[in-house]
Amino acid sequence: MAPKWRELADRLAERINAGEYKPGQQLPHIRDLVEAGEGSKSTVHAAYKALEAEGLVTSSRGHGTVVRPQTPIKRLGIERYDKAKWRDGDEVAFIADRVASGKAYRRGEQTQSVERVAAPPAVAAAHGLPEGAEVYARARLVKEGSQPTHTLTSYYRPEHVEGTRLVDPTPGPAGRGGGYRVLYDNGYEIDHMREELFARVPTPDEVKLLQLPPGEPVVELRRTTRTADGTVVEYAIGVHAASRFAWSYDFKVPDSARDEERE
Amino acid sequence: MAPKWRELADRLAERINAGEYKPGQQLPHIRDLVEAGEGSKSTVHAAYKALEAEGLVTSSRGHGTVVRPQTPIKRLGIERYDKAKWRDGDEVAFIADRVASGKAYRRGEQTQSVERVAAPPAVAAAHGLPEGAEVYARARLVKEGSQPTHTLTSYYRPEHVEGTRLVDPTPGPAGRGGGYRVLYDNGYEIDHMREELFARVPTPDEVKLLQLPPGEPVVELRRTTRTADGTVVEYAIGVHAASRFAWSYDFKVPDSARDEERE
DNA sequence: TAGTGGTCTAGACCACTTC
DNA sequence: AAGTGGTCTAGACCACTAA
Repeated sequence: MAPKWRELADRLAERINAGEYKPGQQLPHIRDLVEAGEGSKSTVHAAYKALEAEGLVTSSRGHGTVVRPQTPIKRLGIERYDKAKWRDGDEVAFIADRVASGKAYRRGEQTQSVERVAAPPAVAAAHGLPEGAEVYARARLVKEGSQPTHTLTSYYRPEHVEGTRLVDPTPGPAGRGGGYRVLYDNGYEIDHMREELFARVPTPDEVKLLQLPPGEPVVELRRTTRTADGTVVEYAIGVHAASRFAWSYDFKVPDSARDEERE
Repeated sequence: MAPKWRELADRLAERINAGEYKPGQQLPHIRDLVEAGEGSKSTVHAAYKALEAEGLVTSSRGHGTVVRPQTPIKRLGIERYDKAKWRDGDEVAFIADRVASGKAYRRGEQTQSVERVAAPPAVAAAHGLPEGAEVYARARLVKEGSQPTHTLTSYYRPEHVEGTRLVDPTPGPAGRGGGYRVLYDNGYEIDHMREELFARVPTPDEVKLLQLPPGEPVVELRRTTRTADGTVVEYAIGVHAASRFAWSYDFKVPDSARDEERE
């Protein structure tokens, strides 16, 4: 038999999914459910904690427990990297990560820091550097309004960015066109990319930094960006609040028996 | 100040990450920590539950609490759809989902059921059908050994698959070459695809079906497969245990100012 | 049978918000 | 001050595993 708290949680979840409790609406107070014979305070609390971990509700002291309203999902396709946007346009930076939402950039929606660090193993491997070699790490925390949505840390080889705006630790965007424009102006035009993604539970640090509600997973994205000759000019690691994003990729079905060498 | 159970959990997490407790190794028993003055049984239990939700440990009655060994990750790239594999080869089915692991197919590693159902909204939209139209749903539960790794449900338009092996509800794979081979033999050669992915917390049903450890997220993948003329021949929804997979996509940086029409 | 983690209670007290 | 959820305790008892 399922535990008492699990049964209570399932009953409440059912009523939430049935629309009986609407997003933003209050659920019964813990003490009321105790009085209604659903169990002791700890038992009811356990049920609410489970619902919270399942992403259905949010509890807060003083306020109560409300049904979690679902945030609109931002769909990320490769068109966000369109050269026209950062090469020819006048758009401010972070286009790649923000243009999909159709929202304009606002000051304060991103913090940035640039540091020279010893390359972590994955970074060194991507750039073809010995472990511990020095690279520039440009870390951003991107927000939507006051709510953080993801972090993004780009790693560059010093010889690719030394002396550019990218390593000038001025707060704010990297300027017109963003990071790829800076690389372009410096003689490195990006040409092809690889994105690798996987989901996992956030670390406690990430929970704090991204202000994640309990139970929300993160998606980690690792992006390798190369020039036409195959040189890696950027390796970036992003950590995204899972409930805010979806990724989309279009491709042709490969045919190794007939394809010519890919360019 | 952080709660007592959080502090205990953080201390233990630190020791796990430092390698002081190795994967598979037992953590101190709850009662021992109670005796050591870490708090009451409930408090220590709360700490262990947090560690479990964070994916660090696994607790089980009678056994104890051990550091969770990390399962090897299967990397999924688009080469798993290579036409040569299912068109020319002799490989058994499910290649697309299994070949990446380098492991051979074994009987009993997949269950299958085929049903004629009313199309759910997303399915109807993908196939360009009115909502509630009938489609074939071919549902698989894929396992690695005895452990389920993901579900995959493909939806087909009846006129594309009627009379083929695909809708023959024989248990086991769809036969030599799998589903795409059947469509190919029936005159529908797949040509291009779209994959959309996002992560979320599993439903209680999915936890049971996939035997997910507490706190493990899932990645939902929605795949639209088209023939060269753009006809959708398959729309599939997969639910993957997050800790077992990573997805990888290679693409050229788009350039809307210069690209010709894409083929 | 002994030992493990899991559930549950009753009640005290804490942290935070609103009035 | 009153009301919310969150923490913590001490102890009883349950479910499961191993010897």
